[in-house]
Amino acid sequence: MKAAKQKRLEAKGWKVGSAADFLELSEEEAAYIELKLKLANSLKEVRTRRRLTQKEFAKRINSSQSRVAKMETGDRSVSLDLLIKSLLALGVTNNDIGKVITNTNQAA
Amino acid sequence: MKAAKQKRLEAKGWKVGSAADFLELSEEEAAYIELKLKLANSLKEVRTRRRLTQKEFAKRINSSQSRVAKMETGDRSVSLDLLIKSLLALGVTNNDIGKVITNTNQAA
DNA sequence: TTGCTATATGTCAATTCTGACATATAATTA
DNA sequence: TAATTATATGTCAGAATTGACATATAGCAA
Repeated sequence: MKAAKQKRLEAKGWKVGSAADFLELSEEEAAYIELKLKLANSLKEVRTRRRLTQKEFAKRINSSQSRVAKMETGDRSVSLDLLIKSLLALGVTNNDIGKVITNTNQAA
Repeated sequence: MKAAKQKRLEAKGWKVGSAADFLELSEEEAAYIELKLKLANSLKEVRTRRRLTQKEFAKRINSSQSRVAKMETGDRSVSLDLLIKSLLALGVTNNDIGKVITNTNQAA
């Protein structure tokens, strides 16, 4: 199970330093990270579909290119709040956000 | 539409002062508040189903009774992060959280 | 009523997040 | 190759959130 867990978390910005560190990840923490990465990936997908650069999108939401980049990589410094508000700013509905979070994912 | 919108937002902690204030709520802001209230209500429902008091639950997540109360009323001072982490702490899965957020709501 | 338990509200110092900036690293085009 | 554009990463001051505390309110039993 540990291996599968690690695999799920190998996305950028979430590599863990040591094996010990990794093994200390609780199911709860893993679920949180997984959720964040789902939203992060969704944000990138929607933004690119809208043919916006990170810079353009950042301006639209009164943020900066660097923060948008951090959002899309699921950086530790970005909150679910910021990710969700950004998705809403792109016109994604709550319904779609729910679908993104749900395992049976097929929406934006 | 404005009336329906207001109705959706009349939950405690989100009453708006003046009509003007209310009318300035964008669709995006309304969606954000709606999402927060869904998570807040879900948290209360799951906690009570587990037969935990706010105080007991607070201890479990290293928080305080007052903050749990604020979570469950969707207070402005609580983030989606805190709500979602709390749901995860109660054993709610990402899948269920997605269902809560989705309109077709039937899960915890 | 009183007493007891649960929940809600106001405040604040400490922690965490955010936008902004510099800069680094792709990716693309000429 | 260099030049250009897009994205990623590190840092930090200012802003927002957090746990904790005091206290208020609600519900309920005696």
